[in-house]
Amino acid sequence: MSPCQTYIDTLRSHGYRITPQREMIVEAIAHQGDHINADEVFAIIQERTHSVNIATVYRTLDLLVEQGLATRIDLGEGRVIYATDQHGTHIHLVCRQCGQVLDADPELLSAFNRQLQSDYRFAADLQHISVLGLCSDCQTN
Amino acid sequence: MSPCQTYIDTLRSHGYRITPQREMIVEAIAHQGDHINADEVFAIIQERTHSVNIATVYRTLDLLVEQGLATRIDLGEGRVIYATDQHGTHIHLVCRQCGQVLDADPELLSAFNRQLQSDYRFAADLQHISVLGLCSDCQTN
DNA sequence: TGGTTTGTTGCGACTATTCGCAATAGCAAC
DNA sequence: GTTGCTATTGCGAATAGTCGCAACAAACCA
Repeated sequence: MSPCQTYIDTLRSHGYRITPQREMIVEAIAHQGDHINADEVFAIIQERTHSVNIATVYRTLDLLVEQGLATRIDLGEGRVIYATDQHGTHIHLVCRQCGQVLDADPELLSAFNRQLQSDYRFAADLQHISVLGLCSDCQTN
Repeated sequence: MSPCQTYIDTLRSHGYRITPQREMIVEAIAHQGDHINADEVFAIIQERTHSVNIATVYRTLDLLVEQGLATRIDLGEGRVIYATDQHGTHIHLVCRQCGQVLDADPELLSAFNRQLQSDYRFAADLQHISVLGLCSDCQTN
C-alpha cells in the first residue's frame, strides 16, 4: 500500500472526510521525500488544478501534524517546513548566514532530554527542535 | 551610567544616529527586566507619544539585535520576543499547550554544543534556542 | 438512487511583519 | 547658527498566515 493511501485511511478511520483537496495535499507531502513548506505544496497542486485554496493547504497540513502523520519543523526566522513521519527524526541545524539546513543525530540530545524531564518536569518535543548558528563554510568566511 | 545610556552610546559610537524614537525604544526594552515583544514595546511608547511608527519599532529592535545589544528569541508558533544582553542566557522551554515559558540552565546544552562543533563543525547560537514541549501541569491534564 | 447531516472548502477580511520611497532631521563642518 | 549630506522616519502597500462564515459536498442511511 502506498504511503499516501495509509495516510488517507488513517484520516478516514479517525472520522475525517476525504476530499480531493486532502488527497492532493497528502500526495504532495508524501511524494516529496524531504521537507516541504506550505507554499511548495500549494505550487505542486496548482500545476494540476487551481481549485484548491491556500487556506485549505494550511488547514490540511495542520490536520496531518495534529494526527501525528506529519511533523511541523519551525526553523526560526519565519521558516516553517513539514515532513511526513517516514522522514526520520533529527535535529535541524539552520545556518543563520546561508540558510542551509543540516541534519544532526537526535541521539545528541537524549541526555539533555532526560535532564529536562528530571530537573524541570518538562516533556520536550525534540522532533520540533531546530538550532540556529553558523555552518562551517560561513564560519570561515 | 544607566544601561539605556550605554546602549545609546554604543549605537552612536558605531555611527548610528540617535533619534528620540530610538531612545524611547531602547528605554522600553532596557527597563523591562524580562522578555518583551515588539507589540509591547510599541504599547509602552504609545502611552507617551503617538509619533512613533510600529515599523520603526521593528527596525530598531532588529538594529539592537544586529549590534549584539539585544537578543531575539524565536519561541516558535510565530512568537518572537526580545531581551537586552543584561538578561542572562538561558534555554527557553515553551509549553505547546498553555504557552508558558520556563527558563532552564544553559549549562545543560554545553556538551551538546561541543559535539555540534566537533562532529558537524556547526557553531550553534544557543542564546536563540527554545524548546517546544509540555510543562508539568499540562502533562498531568 | 435520493435525502440528510455536518464536516470542509473558498472567499474575503484580518493579523503581524516587512519593504520602498519621499520627507524629515541628526550631526559634522564651516 | 547655518548648511549639506544622508541615515532614519512615517506612510502606505505588500507579504505570509489565520479566521469567520456561508455554500458545498462527503458519507451514511433508507
